[in-house]
Amino acid sequence: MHPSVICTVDVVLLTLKDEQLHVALFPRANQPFGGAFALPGGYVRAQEDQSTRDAALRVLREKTGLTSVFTEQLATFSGPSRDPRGWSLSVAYYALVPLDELEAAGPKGLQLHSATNLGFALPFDHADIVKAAVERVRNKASYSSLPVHLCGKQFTLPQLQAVYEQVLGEPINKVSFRRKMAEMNLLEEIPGAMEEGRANRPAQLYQLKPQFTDRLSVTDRALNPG
Amino acid sequence: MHPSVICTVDVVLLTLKDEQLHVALFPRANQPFGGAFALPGGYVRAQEDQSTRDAALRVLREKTGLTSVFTEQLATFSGPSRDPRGWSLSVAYYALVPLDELEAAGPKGLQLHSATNLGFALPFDHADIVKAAVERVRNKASYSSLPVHLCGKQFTLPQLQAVYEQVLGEPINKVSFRRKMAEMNLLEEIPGAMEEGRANRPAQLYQLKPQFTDRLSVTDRALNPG
DNA sequence: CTAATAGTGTCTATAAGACAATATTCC
DNA sequence: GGAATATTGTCTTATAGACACTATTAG
Repeated sequence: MHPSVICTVDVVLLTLKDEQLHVALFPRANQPFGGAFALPGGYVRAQEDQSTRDAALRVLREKTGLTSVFTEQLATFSGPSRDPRGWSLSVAYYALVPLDELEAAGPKGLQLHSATNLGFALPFDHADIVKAAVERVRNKASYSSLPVHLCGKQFTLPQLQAVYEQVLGEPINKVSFRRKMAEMNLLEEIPGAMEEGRANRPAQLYQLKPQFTDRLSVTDRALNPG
Repeated sequence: MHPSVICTVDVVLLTLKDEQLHVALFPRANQPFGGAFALPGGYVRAQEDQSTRDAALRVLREKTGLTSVFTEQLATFSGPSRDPRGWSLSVAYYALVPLDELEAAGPKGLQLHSATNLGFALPFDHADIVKAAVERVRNKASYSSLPVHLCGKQFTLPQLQAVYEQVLGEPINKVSFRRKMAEMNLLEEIPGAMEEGRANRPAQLYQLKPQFTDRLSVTDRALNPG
C-alpha cells in the first residue's frame, strides 16, 4: 500500500587516537558504494532485532566483535536521495570505545580517521552523520561523564582529564576538573591501586561506579564555559 | 527481501494552558485503536515527503492547520510490539505552539491534556514519547531560548519569564532571568510598543530576532541550577 | 639531591540570587 | 496619593579559574 522505506542503522564508533577523536570506518561489502569506506551499518532486521538499538549493537558486534560498548541514539536521517536505492531512513547511533579495546577485538578492515577532519568523502550522508555525532559528543562531554567511556576500566584522574581535553579540544583547569569529578560522584577509588613505574608521585587509580556503566552523570554547569 | 518495517512519524505538540504544559491529542481515524485519542502521526510517504521532518510537518498541517511551528526531532522509537500491525519504527518530533495560535487554527477533534500528568492511557508507546518530549523540552528550556516558541510574536519580559517558569515548573530569579535574556541576545525591543491598560508601569514589548525563528540561542550556564 | 608529575590550599574573578529602591501606570 | 507591577541598582553568595605549595616517586 505504501512504497516501502529502506530502514537502516548506522553507527559512529568513536575512539581516541593520537590525542584526537577518530571514527571507525569499514569497507562496504555490498553495493552501492561496494568497497568504499563507510560507517558500519545495515538493514534493520525485523525478524531478529528487538529495536533499532539492537540492530546497531548487532552491526557493531558483527563488524568489530565488541559486545559491550557505550552507545546512545544520535538522530534519524532520511530522504529520497541519501541512498541511491531509494527513499531511505537511517537511525544513527554513536558509540564510544577505548582504543585498546577496539584493537584487541581485531576488527577486519577497520580504518580509523580523524573524526573532526575526515580528509575524504564518505558515501551516503555519512559525513553529516559523523559531524552530528562529534558535535553531540563534544557538547555532552562538557557537562557529563560521557568521556569516561573512552577510558579503560581503570584510570587516573590526570589520564581522565587528558581524555576530556582531547574530546573537547581545549585545556581544562585542573582544580575545576577535579572538583567537577568529585561533585558528579561517579568514580570510586580502587584502594591501594596506584599507577606506578614513573619518576613522580604515583596517581590513584579510579573506576566508574557500576551504576554509571550505561547511564551518564550530568552537571548543571558546564566544565569549560567560554 | 527483508520483511518491511512500518515507518511512521509522531508529533508531540506542546502548548501552555492553565500555566502547565499540555499535549495535543486527536482521535485516531483508523485502526488500530480507532477512535482512541493519540498523538498526531502517520505513515512516512515516500512519494511526497522529502524527509521524516517533512512528514511530521505534513501531519501537523493536516491535523491542526498550522504551517509554521517550531519543531525539532526528538528520537526514534522502534520494536516488534509497539504497534499491533507489526515491527514498527516511529520518528518522533516535538513541536511548540502558543495556545492562541493553536486555537485560532481551529483543529478538529483536538483535546489538550496535561503533558506531565496525562491521567489516562495512550495507545502504542505514546505515553513514553510524551514523557521523553517533556523531559527534553524542560532540559532544553533551562539553557536555551526554546520556550519563546510558546509565546506569541510579541511579549513582555515578565510574560516570557512566566512561560519559562511554567515550562520548568519552578520559579526563576527575576534579575538572573533578565540578565540571561540580555546575554543570549535573542530579543529586540519593539520601539515604543508597550503593554498598556493595566494599573501599573507598562512593560516593554519584545520580539524574537528573526535569526532565531528556527534556531535556538543557548547559554553555557543553566538558568536555574539546583 | 633533582626532575617530574600528583594532589591540595587559597586567592581572585565571574556569575547567580536576594533584596530593595525607583519608575510608571490607572484609579 | 495608593495599588500594582516594571525595571534597575547593589550587596551577598556560589562557583570557576589562576597560581603556587606540598607530596611522592625514580634515578
